[in-house]
Amino acid sequence: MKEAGGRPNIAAVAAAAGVSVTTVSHVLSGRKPVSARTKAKVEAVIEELGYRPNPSARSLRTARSESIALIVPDLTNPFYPLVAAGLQDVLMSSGYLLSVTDAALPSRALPEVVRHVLARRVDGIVLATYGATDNDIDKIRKSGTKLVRLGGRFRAEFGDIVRADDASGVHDVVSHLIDRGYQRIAFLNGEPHAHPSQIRLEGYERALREADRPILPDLIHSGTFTRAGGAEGARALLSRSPRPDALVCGNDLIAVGALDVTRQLGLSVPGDVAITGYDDIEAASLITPALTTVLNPAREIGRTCARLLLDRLAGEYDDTAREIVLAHRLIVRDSS
Amino acid sequence: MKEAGGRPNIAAVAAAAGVSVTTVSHVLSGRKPVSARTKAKVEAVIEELGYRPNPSARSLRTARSESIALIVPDLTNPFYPLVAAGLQDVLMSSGYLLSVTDAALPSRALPEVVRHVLARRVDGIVLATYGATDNDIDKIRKSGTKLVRLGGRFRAEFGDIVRADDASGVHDVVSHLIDRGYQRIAFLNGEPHAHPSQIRLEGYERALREADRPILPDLIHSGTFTRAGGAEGARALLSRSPRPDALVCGNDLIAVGALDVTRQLGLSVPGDVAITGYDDIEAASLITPALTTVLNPAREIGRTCARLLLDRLAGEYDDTAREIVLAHRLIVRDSS
DNA sequence: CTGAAAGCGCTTACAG
DNA sequence: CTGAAAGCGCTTACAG
Repeated sequence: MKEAGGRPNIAAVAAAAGVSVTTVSHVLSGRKPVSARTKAKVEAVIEELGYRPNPSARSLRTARSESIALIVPDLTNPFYPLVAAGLQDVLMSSGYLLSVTDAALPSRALPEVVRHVLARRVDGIVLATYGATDNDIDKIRKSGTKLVRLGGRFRAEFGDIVRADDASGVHDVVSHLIDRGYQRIAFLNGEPHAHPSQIRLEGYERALREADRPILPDLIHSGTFTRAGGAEGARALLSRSPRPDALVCGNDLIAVGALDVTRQLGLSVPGDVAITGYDDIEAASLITPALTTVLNPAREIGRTCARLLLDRLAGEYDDTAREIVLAHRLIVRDSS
Repeated sequence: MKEAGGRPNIAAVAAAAGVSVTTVSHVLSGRKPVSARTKAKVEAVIEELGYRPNPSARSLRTARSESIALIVPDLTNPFYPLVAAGLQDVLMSSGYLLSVTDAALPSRALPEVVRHVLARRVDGIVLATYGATDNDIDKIRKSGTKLVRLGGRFRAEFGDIVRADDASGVHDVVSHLIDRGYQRIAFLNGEPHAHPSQIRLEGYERALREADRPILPDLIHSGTFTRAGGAEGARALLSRSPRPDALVCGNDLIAVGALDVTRQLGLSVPGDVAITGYDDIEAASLITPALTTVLNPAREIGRTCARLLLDRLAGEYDDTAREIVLAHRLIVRDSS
């Protein structure tokens, strides 16, 4: 009735309490009436034996794993650990386990990561990677696993989305630069086909249009959402002539790379050229000059994702897809 | 034989292939001889049906969950996401799932987190938090869960350890400051009872002793391993008179907080006071002045932890505890 | 090389 | 309010 010298199982508890395993299970779940006396007795035995239900057995029966997977493009980007922390904030108290997978490493293609995670039969997935294709999303949806995405195109068949209003965020940065009198405002973006890139580009173009400024393809550069990508792009843009007097960067990492280049080139920021970021990672306030950027509420995004997932898992919401847009905030510092 | 409209189980595969479930299982595990012809047939059916073994059923039978938990004190400290990425580097290819839990939040006490993780019956735990008590460690060890710690006192009963040589790291920083002619070198530490604090303090004291310098309790301050802790400690230390001319900080976050304070106080770094960090997080090279620090090989630490765990889980190593010390490297930048 | 059968530890109709 | 029994989907001696 008890694993040899190991952990007690539900039968051991039942035996010690003089009841059936059914009754112990009812006490555990609280879903069926149990007399106060029996309940107390069972709980005492559970405490005494240090009994914990075996999660595999439970999962096998209920077809629920009580775990959620977060898939991120790059753990090295501090935005994503914050999202993870936000998920934990709400997940932990519900007993869910959070697994985190970095899909960025060479040889770790997203479809493979998705397969890996689905094979583990997690109950829900938070897909935080802009590299996801319709195919990846389709595979998750067809498996029946609940899905929340961090951004991406909103479509009923693709499930819930939580995102910040990136287009407006970039719009606000560009308007701010226009207000300050910058004339040749360039845009240094991340992966060109990634959805956040496209949406941030929209914000850039909208702000220029509103100010009756021309949109010059020559002043738009796409690369990757990394420091290296920023450096490379900044070198390209700053060699245009006439030189841009402001670089609006797709995220803070890109801006950091751009700052590296201005330093190498001996350009003063914001004197010769203004530089702005996006996300407001901690480094944004640490570097010199401190970076003008847009606060992307990573932790709150994580919390919201968890809530949406739990809603659906608990069956409290089972309707059409929802898109939740969280407010951004322009943060003006010294680089503009 | 098949879940209604759902995923195929091993019986469905067996039926479609015209063999027994035992044989399918043997093909899956590769641990028993199966004829080439049968094997090919079974594999074809698996492919066709898109069969994936149910991990809960497998775990229930084998008493193995194929998952590893990482417990960190603060996901916001970029050191830990890097450790997580290193773990993934080696874990993913072995089919293990990595869960990450932040034990730092208010109301998320470590004993509770440990209980939560043990209740999930993970196969191994990487305990990356300096807040662990002997009691926490004991509980993990007694549960039979494999454990690797990131630092801490090395004791046979407490299992494997992977760490950088922190004492030597701080020693090297202090020696470097002495070489540069700094006279009143203060130490701004993290949580006083945490093991990394103690060991880093040792390095500080050893370097002073070697240089025949006095160790002045007045110049040693303990707080927390955070930016806020650094600010508070720097305010205290910089108000001593005579004022210290160098602040050796227990980690980079503390150093960042100290830099905040020097800026407020109008002190020049390294002119009035040198400041050094520990870890070499990305921000260390971004801030101004760029931080002199010690490279703590986080990602490699993560990889090494994973290897030790897998060794033990595979039964390839089942002997006394091992302590693996990875080399650090002094990185001199502009703050000293 | 192949298969019948037991059993891992739960939950959940179902019966009383 | 309580319990006997089936069954979730695997793996693993054991027998042949």
